[in-house]
Amino acid sequence: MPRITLPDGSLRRYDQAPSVAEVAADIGPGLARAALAGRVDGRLVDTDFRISGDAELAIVTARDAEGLEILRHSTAHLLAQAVQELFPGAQVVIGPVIEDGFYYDFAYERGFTPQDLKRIEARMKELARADLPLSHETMARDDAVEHFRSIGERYKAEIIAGIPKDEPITLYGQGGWKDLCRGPHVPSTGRLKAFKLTGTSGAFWRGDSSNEQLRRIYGTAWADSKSLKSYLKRLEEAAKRDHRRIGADLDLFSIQEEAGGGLVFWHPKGARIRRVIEDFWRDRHQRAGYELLFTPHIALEGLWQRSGHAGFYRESMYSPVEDEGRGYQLRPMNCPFHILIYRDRLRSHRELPMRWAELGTVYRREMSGALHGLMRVRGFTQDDAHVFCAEEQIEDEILRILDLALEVFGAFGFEEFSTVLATRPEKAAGAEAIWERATRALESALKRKEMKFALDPGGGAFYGPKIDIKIRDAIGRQWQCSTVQLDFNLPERFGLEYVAADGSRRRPIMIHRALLGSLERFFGILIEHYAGRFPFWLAPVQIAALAITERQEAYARRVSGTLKKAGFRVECDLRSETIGYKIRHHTLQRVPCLLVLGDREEREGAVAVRSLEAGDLGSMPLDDFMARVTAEGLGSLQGISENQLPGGHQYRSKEADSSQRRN
RNA sequence: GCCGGAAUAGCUCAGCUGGUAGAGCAACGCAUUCGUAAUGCGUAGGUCGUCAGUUCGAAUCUGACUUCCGGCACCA
Repeated sequence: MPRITLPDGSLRRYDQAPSVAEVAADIGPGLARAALAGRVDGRLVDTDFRISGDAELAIVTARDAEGLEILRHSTAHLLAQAVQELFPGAQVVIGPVIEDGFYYDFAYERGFTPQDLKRIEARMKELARADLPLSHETMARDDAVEHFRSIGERYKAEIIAGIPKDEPITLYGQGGWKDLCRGPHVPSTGRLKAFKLTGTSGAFWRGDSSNEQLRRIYGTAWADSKSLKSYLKRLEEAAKRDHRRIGADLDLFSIQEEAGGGLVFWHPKGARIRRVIEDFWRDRHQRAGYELLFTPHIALEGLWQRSGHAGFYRESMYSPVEDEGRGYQLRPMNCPFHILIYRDRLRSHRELPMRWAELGTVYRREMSGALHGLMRVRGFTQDDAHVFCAEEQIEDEILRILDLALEVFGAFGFEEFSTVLATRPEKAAGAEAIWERATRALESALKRKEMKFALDPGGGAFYGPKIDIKIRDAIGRQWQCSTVQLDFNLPERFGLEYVAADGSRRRPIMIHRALLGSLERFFGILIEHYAGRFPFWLAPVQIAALAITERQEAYARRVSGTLKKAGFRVECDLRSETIGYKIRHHTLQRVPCLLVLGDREEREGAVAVRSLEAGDLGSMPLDDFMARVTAEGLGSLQGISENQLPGGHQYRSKEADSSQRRN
């Protein structure tokens, strides 16, 4: 007499063990149709599972996250079935659920083409329409291995052979086709209504590039076609933010085939943004107690041998350039240079901590297939810094770095982070005790900052533990930017010392840290985060002055001249075009603030303001406009609100000063 | 680097099975002088990614290379 408790607390009694499907049908026909699986006492089961004793039961539908996963998993099976029907000889490998979809790997003599994909998808639709019931059976492990081996599925056989002996092996199948699977699955293929194959790829067996290449097919599956459509829409929207697209449209940067892949050309408008970022960055670093350095881009090979890079980092380094019998190495990192400055003379404990920062351009060999817009390049500028400190200073220094990181990210509109603390790996430099103490210092700093973090045990570099910070952008994607790494190794290799209070020589700890990561990559992230609609303080063109007719040419020049003198980045549009055309043009260029200048404005010494975000804001005297965009934050102008930086510092007006000095 | 795809004007793309290039937008010129997301007309712009090959003839077919795109692997 099983008593079944449902999630709402209600109780149902049965004379004999009912299946999940039967209970669902008892509750209602709608639920029966929607039931994909059951959760019995916390365990996911198929709908034909019989509940023999008292239990808690939840009917799993596509509205549950796990229901959606089951749906996707079953769709992956459907894909495998279709592929094996259409391409005899294709072996199945694995077909897991991933974010928003699934993939299935096959071993096949050739890759699948987009045309193949169409055929496969069509076959999948047929199989779904046929509403084939899914069945499952349990097999002894050795029998299962034998079964798959006998039908030529060598990868499956190998996978099963790797499953612990005592675990039962289940096979799921439909329409005469079978696959190894833990389950559960949807009751019949008719439940699979909204799916689409999205792409193909090569993939390596067991994820190792020295292994055989497999053929992967990606797909997505949803509870209904509406969700599928909205997912595809979401992809489209994300594609519109693509920094490569926007970078070209707004004339921000390019990659030149003639120069080689992975090398970034910053066009004037991109360079303006970079300059604002850099100026801001320098300013905040100086305030935070950093000294700013410049160091060379190449150095003798011997330096890289001493630092160890010539060994463990060789793969990523360009070959040295020979001159007068000596080899010069293009730098892939900045740290050895900062170390040389440290070691240039004897240091006292009174000088510590020393915080040295540099916007250091480095070059790394990246495999051609890895290059991607600004996100993965071969030459890039790190916002690098090295802090040399005593062991007991670590915690405070980490805290200061975290403070600075959050401040800087906040200014760019990033408020959400995910943080990982990575600890000692198997093979590590430095005594265990110091690792222990240093890791505790990192942890304590994170706690004092009240930053949530995940632990990655053994994930640290061999030379020290680290904290990685990922930022979350406007559409929820995460980007790895900051890394804060302790280093017990380089101070050792270079024999760094300082004179302690008691006169003894001691070894400093080194902290490597980058906040934005690389300027190129961060710029790419910024473009996508803002979809090219940069806040006022970053916009390459902040204000466009648009003359309605040629009569206002002199006035438009005067207005833009005044604004330029005040430090704004202004463009003056005197073309013989309609005002509608100019507005459209500068709107598409994402200029945050447009000034429409006609006879009326000229007569009154006024400007008609139109903001990118809020549209027409009406006319106001130029002086008022200037006061409102310069003084108490541009936020007093409705719709232009992102120009004031956190912390009450008005960065733009500082920039105005420096631009006046430049004049 | 690996798998698959792509490369035609600054951009987006057309160009059927081989007969030596076309549109829209952008640019430039002229006309127009206009009030909040596209005024009209005209001009110019291409060794069809590069190099070989097949062919009487190649943007079109073949191969190699380069670059880019989607992934894998790498990176963090």
